[in-house]
Amino acid sequence: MAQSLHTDRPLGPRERQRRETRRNLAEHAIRLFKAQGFDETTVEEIASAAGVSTRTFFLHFPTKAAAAFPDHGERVIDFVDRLMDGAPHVNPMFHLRVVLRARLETTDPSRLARYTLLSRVPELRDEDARTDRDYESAIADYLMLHWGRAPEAELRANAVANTVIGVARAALSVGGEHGLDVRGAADDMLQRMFGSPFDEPLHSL
Amino acid sequence: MAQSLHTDRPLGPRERQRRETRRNLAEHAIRLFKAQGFDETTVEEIASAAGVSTRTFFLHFPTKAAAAFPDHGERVIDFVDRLMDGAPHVNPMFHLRVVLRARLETTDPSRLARYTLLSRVPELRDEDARTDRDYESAIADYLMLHWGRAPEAELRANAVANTVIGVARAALSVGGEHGLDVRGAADDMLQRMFGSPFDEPLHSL
DNA sequence: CATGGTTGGTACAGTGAGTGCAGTATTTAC
DNA sequence: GTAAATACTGCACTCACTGTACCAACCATG
Repeated sequence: MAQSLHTDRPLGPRERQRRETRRNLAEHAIRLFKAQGFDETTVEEIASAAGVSTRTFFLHFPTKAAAAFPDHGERVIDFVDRLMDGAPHVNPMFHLRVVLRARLETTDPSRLARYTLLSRVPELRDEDARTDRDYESAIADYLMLHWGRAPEAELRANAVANTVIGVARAALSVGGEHGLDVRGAADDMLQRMFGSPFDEPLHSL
Repeated sequence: MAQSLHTDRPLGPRERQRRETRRNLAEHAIRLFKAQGFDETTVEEIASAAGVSTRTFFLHFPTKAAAAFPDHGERVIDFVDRLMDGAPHVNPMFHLRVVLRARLETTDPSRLARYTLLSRVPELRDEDARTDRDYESAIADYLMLHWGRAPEAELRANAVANTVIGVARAALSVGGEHGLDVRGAADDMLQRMFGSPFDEPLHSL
């Protein structure tokens, strides 16, 4: 259901090699960031560890920091797909909560561990904040599909989007650090905030 | 009341000159960013327009982008002062809303115009997001003064802090763009979200 | 008012991220 | 089988930012 917008191509040996190079670069980048720190790692180190040239690194990632979140692009696409999958027939706030809950459920422990680690490195926090903005604008766009694009609706959509991502970020960083139930914590917070005026309670969950 | 923590020193000619240089750098930086764009402006341009060396620029600002928000530091300090001014005798969510409301009220039109302009430039959006994080952690710290530092409290404090700043950001960017009532919009959103479970309604406002 | 430490600014050399461009080799398409 | 597309390379370049040594004006103390 989520892949509806994307046809899976045959994937020849060229594309496979390209993805392998990219995966390799990200893997060595994250390993080196963890081992010796972000600032102490040069792009040249990463590239030569992955067996490619420095120039090639920038064919795969726009910045050094982007290599720490190699699957961000596809994750956003997946998120948007899931969001749009329910439009425009359901209560948007309800659907948003369902999709967010599903996303937080599929956040596996290794990803969560990497998240809490990376959120301590200032440069990577910046990169992470940048990725969050992609989610925010996706959510705002989705809500405006239902609410329209009048200034008041746009403001409300953006405020809700920022709120949802803000709560998710808090749940991931604090909850992940202390081993709390990330999904439950985020959902509980959102239910308190949006429970009455924005949608009906989530009895089905 | 807000200056309680900071003694105003005599301010000799040396300090005055230093502030003048800093003000001058920021002024030319913002002017050049507006006129020709952020990426198209080099630090050397800014420095020589202000009549100082490139190295001096970095004695006043840590990055090129920071020159676009020259008073961020003192504004955060002022915000924290006002927050702590009410601790720990009042309902923290109530006090937070009062302080935030006061801050949004003192956001004059020229600042608002600059904000909406700068939020369109990706590099400056990043810098702005970085400054927002200072507010977020200030708010979270304040709330934890009242709620304690247990993981659940920490999570809730961070979630609320991210939410408050997220709503303020939406109100400033969308509201500022369309000439809406920024303060009223933000306050209305926050009242909807935090009205019942977090504090009592703000009858006094 | 002398003098010595402090400090705002400068000059210079260097590191490293990121880009443009020209070229090579392999792969894919017709 | 040939030609266009493309993953990658090498090189030269710009520019943000830093470390260091230095100068000159200030300020505090006697």
